[in-house]
Amino acid sequence: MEHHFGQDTAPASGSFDKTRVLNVKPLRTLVPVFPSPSNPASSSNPQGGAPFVCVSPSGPFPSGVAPFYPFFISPESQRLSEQNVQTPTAQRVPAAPISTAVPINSFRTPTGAANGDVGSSRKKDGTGTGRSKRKPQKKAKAQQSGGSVSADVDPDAVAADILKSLNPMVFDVLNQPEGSRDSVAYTLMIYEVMRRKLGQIEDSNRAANSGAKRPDLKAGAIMMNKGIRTNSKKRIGLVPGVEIGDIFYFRFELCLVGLHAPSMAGIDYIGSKTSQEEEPLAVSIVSSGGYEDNVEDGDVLIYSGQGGVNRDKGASDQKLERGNLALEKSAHRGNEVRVIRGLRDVQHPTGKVYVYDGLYKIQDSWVEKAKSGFNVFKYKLVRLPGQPQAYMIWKSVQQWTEKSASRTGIILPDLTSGAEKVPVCLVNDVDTEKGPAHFTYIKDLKNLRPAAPVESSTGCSCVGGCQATNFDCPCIHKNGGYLPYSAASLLADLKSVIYECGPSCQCPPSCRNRVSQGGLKFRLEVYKTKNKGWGLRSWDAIRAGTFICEYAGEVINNARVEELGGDNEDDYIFDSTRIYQQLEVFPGDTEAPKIPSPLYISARAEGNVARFMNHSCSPNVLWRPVIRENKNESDLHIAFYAIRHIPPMMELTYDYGVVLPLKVGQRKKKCLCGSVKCRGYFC
DNA sequence: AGCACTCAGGTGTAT
DNA sequence: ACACCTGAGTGCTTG
Repeated sequence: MEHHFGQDTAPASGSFDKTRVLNVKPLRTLVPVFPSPSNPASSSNPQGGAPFVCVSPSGPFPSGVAPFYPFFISPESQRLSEQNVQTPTAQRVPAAPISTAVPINSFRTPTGAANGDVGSSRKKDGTGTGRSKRKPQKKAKAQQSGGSVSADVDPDAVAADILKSLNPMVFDVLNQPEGSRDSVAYTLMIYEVMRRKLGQIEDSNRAANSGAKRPDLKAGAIMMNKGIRTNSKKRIGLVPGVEIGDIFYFRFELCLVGLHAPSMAGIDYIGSKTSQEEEPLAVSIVSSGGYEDNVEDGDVLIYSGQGGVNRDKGASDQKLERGNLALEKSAHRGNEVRVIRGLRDVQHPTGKVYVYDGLYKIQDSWVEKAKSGFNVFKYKLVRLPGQPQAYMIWKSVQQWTEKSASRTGIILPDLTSGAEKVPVCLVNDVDTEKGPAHFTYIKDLKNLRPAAPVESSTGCSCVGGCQATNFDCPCIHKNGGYLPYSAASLLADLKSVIYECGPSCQCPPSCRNRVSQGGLKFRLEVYKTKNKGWGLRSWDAIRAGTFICEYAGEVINNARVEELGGDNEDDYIFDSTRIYQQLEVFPGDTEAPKIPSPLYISARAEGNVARFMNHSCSPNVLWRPVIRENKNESDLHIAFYAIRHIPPMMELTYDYGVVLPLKVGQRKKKCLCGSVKCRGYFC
């Protein structure tokens, strides 16, 4: 069986406007700072001149407020990018100062009264329905209390803050009539930031019964309201910037990137008015399990029409109108229809994941009786040949899981020899190499050396686990007033340091603030890539913001680094002092990582899966320092988190960064990441 | 042509 | 169980 998994290329390749991406994002300084919980942003260094202060080419950045990370670019590179952009239309707005760039579309009501309050008008309760012009405002919003950190934060103010911090370049990209990989990435990223931030606020406000109950909807509404979206014009066929195999965790994400406009309905179509056509045509469908679809086959989908279900009136016959009519017309017309398949997410049993499975055509349609006894329209959609695998990858993984098919090329079923809770298999289906050079698998850091003492603390006393509503929890305080992780254990926003609970805390191991301590959760595999040696990927999809693993190995000092890096050319060193390039795709990445003192980890002789992660200039994983509370010693770890949603079997990569200046004997390595934004080398 | 209003359409999360 | 938000469609108003 041929495998097409892991093409060893970044997802980005191919469909790019290369003129657009020439500009290089600035490197970021990694200034070592001894964080003090009271003033974590301070860059004053009590140790005095650290030996490795690096200066960013685009700096100097003022200490304190870091530029909103993913978007800050230097004026130079911005100008560059503008020269290089081929502007297709004359109406492109010039780059404007941030404040004026923000509102793309009109705000309906700047006070925030309008957003979200409009809906749900059709309660069939008869009491004063429809008549009143203004719906009653549900939220008595109290946004004035300026002092406290987390109580009564107005969602719209939060959104405005986030938007204000974006680089105008982002809006420039979003304003392009055609979507691009960048515009899609930015849109999803902003949505992610907004959703997580609103969720975080809601979380800590739950007692006060305020905040957005559905952060996904709230964030979506704000985005729509302000026009932060891409590909807003409906189209038949492929959507620029969205690639087959891309995955989504919210219906609003599909909407915002132009893949499927309705926030709920499963059928999207171009109406007879909006297009020049005189009949409606279907453009995309979502098969999400709400109807009795047949999804057994990877290339054929039997899809049910919409309607016929009504909460109040019960089941009824479906009618040939709206989406159903559009599908019918499309069947005759033979136009391509995008298919998004919704699946239960194994990692989050409560949620769903949506897989963009590319283009299909409707081959047949008929009416049949559903289990309810009423008529339902059925449509047979057949996948167009020659498209990359998407849904099929999920099916394969499922088969491997159920053992109804076996993974080919397995060399070792578990290279951790049971050290991890989840087996990590070693696979080679490209050549005959029998495995990477010998090493010992360890889960943790060795020779953990006490880092600089932090403020004396005995840890928290949250016996039942830290709660977002507990404003007295010292661990929450250290993180700036919020738990760093969402209820779904996603990184809520990206701080320079993450303070987790540790040995001296009284909370249980299940505490929400111990996310990086739970070990591996995903079924990873170490596999032979086509041209980059061994790499790492996951059988499971990984949602943006999820903790993946830490970097295990032996903590070594600078002298040893030089020793190893010199002659021996140690490829397995994690070096926290490197400068790394701006990632342009991370939600809420407001601060660069800061480490109390330089940290070097060698994973050559001993290490975990992280040692197999290759470099990419367009990575899908990033690292953050995590400090675990441990009396007066800070227990420092390096944790890896997903930058974006990562589909199964896609290689996991992070940015190795660059060493400036190059150490003696160190040479640059040619980068093979294949990204259009490739720097050409890494260290 | 432009706007106000209604209604279909399910989803995500908590209980 | 519960709280929602967009877009199509319809009908009325206005230039």
